[in-house]
Amino acid sequence: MSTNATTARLAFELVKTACSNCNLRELCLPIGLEQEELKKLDELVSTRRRLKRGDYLYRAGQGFESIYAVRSGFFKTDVLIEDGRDQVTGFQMTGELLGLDGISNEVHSCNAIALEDSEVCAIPFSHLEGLSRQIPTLQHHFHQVMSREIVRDHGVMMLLGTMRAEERLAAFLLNLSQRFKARGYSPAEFNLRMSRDEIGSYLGLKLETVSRAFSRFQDEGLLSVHQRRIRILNTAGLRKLMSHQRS
Amino acid sequence: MSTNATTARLAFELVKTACSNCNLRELCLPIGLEQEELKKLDELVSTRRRLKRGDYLYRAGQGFESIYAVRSGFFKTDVLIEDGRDQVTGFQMTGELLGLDGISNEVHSCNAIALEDSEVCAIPFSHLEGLSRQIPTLQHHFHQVMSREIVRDHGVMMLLGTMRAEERLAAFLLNLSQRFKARGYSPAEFNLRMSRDEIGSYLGLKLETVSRAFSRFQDEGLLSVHQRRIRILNTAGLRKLMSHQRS
DNA sequence: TAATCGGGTTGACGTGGATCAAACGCAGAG
DNA sequence: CTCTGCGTTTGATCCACGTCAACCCGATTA
Repeated sequence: MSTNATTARLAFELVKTACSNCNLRELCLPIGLEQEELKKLDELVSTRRRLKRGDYLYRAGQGFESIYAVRSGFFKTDVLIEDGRDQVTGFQMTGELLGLDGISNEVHSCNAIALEDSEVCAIPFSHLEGLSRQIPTLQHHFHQVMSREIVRDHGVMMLLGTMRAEERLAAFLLNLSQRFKARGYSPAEFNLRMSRDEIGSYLGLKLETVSRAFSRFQDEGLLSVHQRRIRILNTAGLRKLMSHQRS
Repeated sequence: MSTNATTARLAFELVKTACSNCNLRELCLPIGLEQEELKKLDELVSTRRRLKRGDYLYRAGQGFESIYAVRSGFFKTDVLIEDGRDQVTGFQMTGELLGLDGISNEVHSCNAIALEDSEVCAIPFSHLEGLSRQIPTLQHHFHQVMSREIVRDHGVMMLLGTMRAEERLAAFLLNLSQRFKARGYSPAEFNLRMSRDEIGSYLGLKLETVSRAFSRFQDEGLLSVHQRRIRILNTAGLRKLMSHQRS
């Protein structure tokens, strides 16, 4: 292989890796950055990592060094406690960040697992801090991302604390739908990347309860469900069901 | 009043307000800052606010400008949804920060309410961002605080998703105990600032269930309970109960 | 084509906590 | 001192969801 060809390939890889060329730049960390600033960000997002379905991106207890932006694919995060209980704390899709929990102790506090073949950009955290000292827009945006995670968690706490099974599932599906929509996919038809068991774990329900709720939704004409393929037939109905007050 | 006396009083007030003199500086934002850096932080924590029991520090929907450090007292945060449901998302005590949820949208997403007469330091957020661009230690510490909030929320999600009533209450009491201890108070004896109803809301339980769990703990000799006065008699017992696996 | 396997569905039954209701007890007002 | 009111306790009943178990279905392998 000629030196030229090698150079060209390297350049190609580099371009492929650059935030400034990433079609996720409106979803991901680079939101609102100037061309100039984007260039700087490119330098720090040097590493890409490819994962196969089932691979761990990181594990609870591992040292924390980087946060990760999902470039493609789908992840779940979960926490385990000694006695064997575990809970899925979130599902992450394209453009979302993983690993924010690790900042507090320099140690990851949950597992991150690919639910399908995926690719992430690793962002060394100390570099990110350095860069965000130079680029206020980046700094502020990063703070917003962390804050949004906190707000999201409060929503899940609300869901777990006050909603009943069908309300939880409706909320979950509407949330997924809206996130697919934001990424240019159909908000009405998509397939789930996670099992009934994983949905149940996230929603604080048993897999049988999740399954029954799906069946009920289908009977009522709100959804069509075939295994993991979901079509939402009546968004308004789901929304109404979700906010159906009790007592 | 002589000018001298006035000056002296102002100086006194100023000293009282300064982070560099605050006896919470090892609990609060200033952790790990140099003397020099502390001085700078002092300038931005200019405003103190005093609240009476029941007062709102901020309300959901209000514009976000500052985060707040609890100087003394006790707070709860809660979220409401249209249909009337609400949930307590956290209890904050001395040295803890309030308002992080507001960063994401420039709007507070929950209410913060004083559960007893309290005092907070208001920290204008844009100033904090500015200062943390100059002081890496402050920047990193702030990131850790936000991350810790995310980890805490995951713990609550775990609690709400997988634990049963008595386990939840045990976890709650142990957590309070440990936080009192970290502040130099007795970990074994304290009084609750919140009602059974508020505890229930936080733990995803009804107040009757909380009350029954208290009674049961008392019957089993784990606690003594008199209204809101709690004495923990058997920490190990509580801990064991908390991690008692089911299924 | 049958055999196997893992995820999903469905049914029957049990139970933890919600709901409803009554009574208690402390604190503040008259 | 009694009256009033709110937070709390306690009991009786109910029901949503968990549990247990059988079966189904599509994919994979023999």
